[in-house]
Amino acid sequence: SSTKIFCSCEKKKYKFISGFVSGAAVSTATCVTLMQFYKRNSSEKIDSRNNEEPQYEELGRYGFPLTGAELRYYTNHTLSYDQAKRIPRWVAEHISSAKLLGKADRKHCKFKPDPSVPPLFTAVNEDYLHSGWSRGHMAPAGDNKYSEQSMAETFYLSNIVPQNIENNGGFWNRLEMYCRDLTKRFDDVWIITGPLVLPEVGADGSKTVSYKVIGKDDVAVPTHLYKVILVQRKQSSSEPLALGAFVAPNKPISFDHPLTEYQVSLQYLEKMSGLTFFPKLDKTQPVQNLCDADTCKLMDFQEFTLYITGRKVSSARTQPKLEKIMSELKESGIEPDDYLLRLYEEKKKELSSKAVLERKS
DNA sequence: CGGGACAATAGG
DNA sequence: CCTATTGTCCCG
Repeated sequence: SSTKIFCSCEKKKYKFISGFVSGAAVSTATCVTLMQFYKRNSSEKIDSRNNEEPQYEELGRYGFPLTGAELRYYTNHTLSYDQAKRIPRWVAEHISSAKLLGKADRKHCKFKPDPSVPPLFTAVNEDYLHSGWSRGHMAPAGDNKYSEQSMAETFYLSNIVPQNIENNGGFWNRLEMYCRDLTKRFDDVWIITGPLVLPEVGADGSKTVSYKVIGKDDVAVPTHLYKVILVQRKQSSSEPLALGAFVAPNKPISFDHPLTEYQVSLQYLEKMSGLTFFPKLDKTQPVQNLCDADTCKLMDFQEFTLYITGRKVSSARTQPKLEKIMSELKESGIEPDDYLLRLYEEKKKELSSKAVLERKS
């Protein structure tokens, strides 16, 4: 019922972690406007009658159409499903530093139809196989290292959308890593992720919404993906919350595109998605732009390559494979840092002792 | 013989 | 970390 607009455009000085450099000169003068509309749809039922009128019970005698869009709760994420598109509308999660440490391994997980989604409306693995599109997590597996159970649930296809594989393992992957990195500086991080189909303008200026569908179930391929990130420094802190909304195209995005290039106002995203994010957030309190309160800087090519190489070193099965991984790193002109060298030495020791055992048998 | 389950391999 | 593809074994 309020149309007041709250901004937090004041430029405050914040200490930046050393190593993060000035390249992230954010020029976004965007204010995070949380509400600029007449009324919120806070309830599933809305009675638009202005005065008392008799009930027309026969109208609803056989029930009204169901959407299947109700909340679906899982161990560490919650989502609303789109039965027509066979993909989620949005997926919400909360992460903290504690949830990111653990031994849960995606090697023990399998993509599968969500057993709670009616077969008529679910996607299946065959829809994605050989489709040219990868199965992209909305709530990432990597956010669930603390729990085999919660990680397994993120592999339900209710949490998956057809995603360009290069985007999935590249830009979007780095965005997810940035979200996890936020838990080092903020106690609580809430993330809403989902697909979007945005209109495109034709040569004559007219606009069209269209999207591909894949598989026998016609699973919708989103043109874009969005992420809304809300962070809180400490439970008991007077510091304002910080929020960032991002929309990126579902296609390869190279390293020379900074995250800030894809930042949008929350209002724009709400308009295009039809969703109202964080409806219980106190509108009388100011909210900072995440990219002012934090870096909004993704890993660059070198940082990313070193990280990926580290993961490959840790999972190497044989000595020749281990050497191949390291030589290919050198080939790309990147020098291993101390951390990677430590992983390499560790793995080398492990594999040589393993080789001795195999020689004995 | 073909599909399912699982391990191993490959690539950014 | 994010995935896909290929090979192998088993079974109805």
